[in-house]
Amino acid sequence: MRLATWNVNSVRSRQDRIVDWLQRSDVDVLAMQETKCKDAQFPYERFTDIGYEVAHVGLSQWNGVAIASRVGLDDVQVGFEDQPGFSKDPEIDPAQEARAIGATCDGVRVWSLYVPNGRELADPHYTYKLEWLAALKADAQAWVTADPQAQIALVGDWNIAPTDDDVWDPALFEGKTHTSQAERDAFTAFGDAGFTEVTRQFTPEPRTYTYWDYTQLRFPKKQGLRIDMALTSPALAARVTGASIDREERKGKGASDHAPVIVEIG
DNA sequence: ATGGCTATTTGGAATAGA
Repeated sequence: MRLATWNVNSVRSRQDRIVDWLQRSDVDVLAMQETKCKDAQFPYERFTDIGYEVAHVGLSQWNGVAIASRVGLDDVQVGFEDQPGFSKDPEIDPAQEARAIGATCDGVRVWSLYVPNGRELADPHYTYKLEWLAALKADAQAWVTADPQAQIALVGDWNIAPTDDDVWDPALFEGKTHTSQAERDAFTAFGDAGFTEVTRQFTPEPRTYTYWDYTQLRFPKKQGLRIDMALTSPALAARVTGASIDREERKGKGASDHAPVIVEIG
């Protein structure tokens, strides 16, 4: 199975590129993040026309996650059990956002995840980000404890650069989100739950990135971040035979600011 | 070997992204 994750930054404005990429990349399951639309606005037919089933959750113009699969799409779950909600208005009860969707594709439990950005270290969104990660880690640990043979893939935009080698200029990110120790600790904690990040071993060069800001010529200057990754349960980690980042897809007019990340599962 | 932000929203400044 070829499993990919891609923050598409609007599925509607990017639909031609996404469908073209799917058709030539031989990907069986694509987890998308930042679809930026409600369910009713999702271009389902573009995917079903080329043989993919789609599960999507989108509640507004923000966030939105989906899974497209041509190898089955069963037991769709919107959000994980203890997924926290967020509201910037303290008068309004926090509501769960469209940041996680799970489905079983050919025996693999795939989760398409869009981890909260955090905005600023002093922003409530940052606290929310850490709570969100801790809750996901706890739930994922419970899934593996309940079934040690479970084949689980947690893929998506983690909005964390796990090491300084994953940031084009670490000094520039001092005091910013994505590189703080608390975020890195929250990411590392998935290792304690038995999960392994499986793309780095196949793309080990320092300064290998998956995201480049649209501004300041960041892409041609090779100034990016590695924030899109795939974590797998022990049983699935043993099946991973390769991974790659499709940098080509960041090029040209109308590209997402993230590149697709592909995982080969034998 | 690419390109100086981009996408969304009851419609055009504001918000979010990272």
